[in-house]
Amino acid sequence: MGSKKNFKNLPHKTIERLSQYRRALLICLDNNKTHIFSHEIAKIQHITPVQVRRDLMLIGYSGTLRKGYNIQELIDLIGTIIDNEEGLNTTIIGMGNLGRALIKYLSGKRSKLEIVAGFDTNPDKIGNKFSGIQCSSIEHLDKIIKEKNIKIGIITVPEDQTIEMAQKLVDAGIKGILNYTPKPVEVPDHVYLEEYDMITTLEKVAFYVKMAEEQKK
Amino acid sequence: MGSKKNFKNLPHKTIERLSQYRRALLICLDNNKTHIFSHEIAKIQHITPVQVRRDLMLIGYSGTLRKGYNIQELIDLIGTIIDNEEGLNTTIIGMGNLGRALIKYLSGKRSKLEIVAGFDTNPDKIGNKFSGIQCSSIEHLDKIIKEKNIKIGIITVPEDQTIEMAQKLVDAGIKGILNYTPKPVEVPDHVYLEEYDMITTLEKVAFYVKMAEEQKK
DNA sequence: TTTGCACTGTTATTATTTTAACAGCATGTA
DNA sequence: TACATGCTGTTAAAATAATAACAGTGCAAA
Ligand SMILES: NC(=O)c1ccc[n+]([C@@H]2O[C@H](COP(=O)([O-])OP(=O)(O)OC[C@H]3O[C@@H](n4cnc5c(N)ncnc54)[C@H](O)[C@@H]3O)[C@@H](O)[C@H]2O)c1
Ligand SMILES: NC(=O)c1ccc[n+]([C@@H]2O[C@H](COP(=O)([O-])OP(=O)(O)OC[C@H]3O[C@@H](n4cnc5c(N)ncnc54)[C@H](O)[C@@H]3O)[C@@H](O)[C@H]2O)c1
Repeated sequence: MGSKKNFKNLPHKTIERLSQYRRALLICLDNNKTHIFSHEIAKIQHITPVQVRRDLMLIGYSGTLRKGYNIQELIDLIGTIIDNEEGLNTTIIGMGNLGRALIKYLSGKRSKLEIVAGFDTNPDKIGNKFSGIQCSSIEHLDKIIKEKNIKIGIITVPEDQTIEMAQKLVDAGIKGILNYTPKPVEVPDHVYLEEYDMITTLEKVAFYVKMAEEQKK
Repeated sequence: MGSKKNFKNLPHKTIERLSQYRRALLICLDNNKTHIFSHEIAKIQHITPVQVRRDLMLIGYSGTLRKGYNIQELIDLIGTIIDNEEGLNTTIIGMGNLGRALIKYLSGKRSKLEIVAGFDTNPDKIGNKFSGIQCSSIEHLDKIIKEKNIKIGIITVPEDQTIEMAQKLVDAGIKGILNYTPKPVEVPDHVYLEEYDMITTLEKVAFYVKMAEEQKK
């Protein structure tokens, strides 16, 4: 029962929102704001002020009455919760359109998550740099992952290569995988997996658009 | 109280899973399977067989005992629920790395969602085709959206252009927006909005990797 | 100094989503 | 025929998440 909360029990949804809050806060900080109200954060994220306050309560942060939350303090606190102290090195497998878009997007963000390597099989890409990240041959994956202490792998290879590459990552001792291909993978329990397929999101939008149209009739 | 269920009340999560089931089923169909068990679908999607059966119950589909679900029938039924009969035309705003990756990925999928136009401001891109999709000047956005009856817009422009482009889409009468930039937008109630930021997902992976590591200590 | 206001922080309630429990049934087997 | 097996479909319970309700508080205006 030390002073440190057991953040392990934070709701999954709260974890996601903390990440989002931080990004919104970083933007506000850039605009020379020092404090922010719960309803301001809420508006940016399309949620309710109560939900914001509740999330902040869960992480044990208190704002100042009539002044709101200290942006810098809150950013720092969220950092101590969701970031790894030493940072977590990350790699991208498959430097195609999507892989390069992600690298470009992620590099330069103020995040403890650093992309430290990229891999591909195409000889034209191997040896080149993309947004400052060296692209290596997939043959050296195991070696480089261990050398650079890489913990997270993002998969953006062609669909039919997915399973094989996921296995390679697992064998190299990776701890988390983010799979952007439409091919679902299986990983052992000790590896945390997230999969994202854009079609799901798009079809969801389509469904609710359809519903709204039918409603009008 | 007609025969048609009010699918409007389906849980959001079920909608997402239906889309995922269908994609898994389409793959199975390609492999010449005709039937599938709930536990097989479940394994592919990393969920429980009960959840699959419950979802299918909600949409009123029955399988055959000891034989499972008829894949083609189920695909068709899911289609009648989440697809718009006439299809929903879709456009991508910003034909950069990410926009092109999405176009390439989406074109050719068996989906009622067809990308029918792309827009950009860069003269080098305007007039060209990417994965078969014509890229037009953003100046013609309003005209083309109306002409082609486009209902859904995907935003992949640079962050600082996001708000403006979302507004343009709304003004042109779009019904759903999928925003892939990290800049949150606001839209009127009659427009359905989804936002996705990869950093959230990545930071979530990082958090649970961190938790797993701390657990071991 | 009193009152109203505009916030925060917490607990209570409700809604949503997942999981569990189990009844029912077609098929295979003895 | 009886009975075990391995599925489905449904209802009940539990877990998770969102919303509502409201007490508390410092400031500002009267
Ligand atoms: N989740 C989404 O929203 C989404 C969106 C678009 C694309 N995708 C998927 O992402 C993947 C990549 O899409 P893309 O448009 O970048 O494709 P792409 O063809 O442009 O890129 C694939 C890259 O992977 C490389 N590659 C091939 N085999 C490899 C291997 N075994 N190891 C390492 N690298 C290898 C190729 O040389 C190429 O550079 C595809 O599976 C696609 O379906 C997903
Ligand atoms: N959600 C995610 O996971 C994710 C991942 C990567 C990138 N992104 C974001 O997606 C966006 C695009 O990324 P990218 O790597 O493709 O960038 P990019 O620079 O390669 O592409 C942007 C494109 O938009 C065009 N453009 C600029 N202004 C425009 C306007 N007003 N109207 C129409 N087109 C315009 C540019 O000419 C360019 O072709 C960025 O905002 C980036 O931050 C999001």
